[in-house]
Amino acid sequence: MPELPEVETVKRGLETLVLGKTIESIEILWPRIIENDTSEFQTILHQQTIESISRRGKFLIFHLTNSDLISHLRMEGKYEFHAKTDEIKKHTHVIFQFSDQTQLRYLDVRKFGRMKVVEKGQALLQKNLASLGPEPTKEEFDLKVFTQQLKKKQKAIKPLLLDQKLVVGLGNIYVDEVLWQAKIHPLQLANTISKTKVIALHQAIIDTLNRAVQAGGTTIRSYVDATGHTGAFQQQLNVYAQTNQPCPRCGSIISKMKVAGRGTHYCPVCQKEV
DNA sequence: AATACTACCTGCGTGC
DNA sequence: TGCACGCAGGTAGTAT
Repeated sequence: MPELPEVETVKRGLETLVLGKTIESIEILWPRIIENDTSEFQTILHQQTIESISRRGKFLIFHLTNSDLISHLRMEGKYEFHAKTDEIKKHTHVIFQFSDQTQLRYLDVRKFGRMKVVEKGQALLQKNLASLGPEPTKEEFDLKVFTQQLKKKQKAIKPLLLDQKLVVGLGNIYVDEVLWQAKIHPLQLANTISKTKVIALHQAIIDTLNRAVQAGGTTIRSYVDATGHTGAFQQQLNVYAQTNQPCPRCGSIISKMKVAGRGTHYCPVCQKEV
């Protein structure tokens, strides 16, 4: 479920709940979630304290006493904070027992999420994190570099923005939103987008993700943050999940098509393929 | 090298 | 009521 704004919101919630907590033990109910050997994962993390939490793209990183714990929620992962005595809900796969009788639990209906413990300070060097593009901020996300990279790509813009190499953080909701904002058709080849629209797209990416973080993310079906709160950005969506609704800009009916295997919402009038 | 397809999972809504 | 099928905030591994 989560894209950058949701992961950032989860991170902020976790900071209010688990900073300073020491891991006493770990229960692993679905081992495939853990990329390490499970007993190694349990042994390494035993007695480590959560010192800080960061985010890179859609990855969460728990910085512990002697290790980094990388966590990706993929489609449906979520964290819940519980008392030890609380009932274990369905789809609970990993339970971190802290020294103070509280627990951090990882739940994931589709079991796509992954966790991996690595040496302290090494999280960003793992190959999946090392290959990520810049964060979508005006400081990190450079328009000139972005423009140059788009020029080299004979590929539809939507799947290009989804692959986290040119910029991180966009998923299926926000990619549809930023393409609508910049008036670009999802199938437009990257190397054919006009200079004006590249500038608009760059700005839309920074702006949309920022506003979505402010709103605490988007809840369409199941997303809640670590404190159990839904997001509010669904109220600001212009095209995603707006099939057959009027385009907020021109009043035309929003269409839905399939692009690179993903449901894709767009305005057939504002977003012409050129 | 770059692009496209598939696997990984469960649950829900739709149509027969 | 039951069952098949398509669909769902993502990525990584494999094939072309």
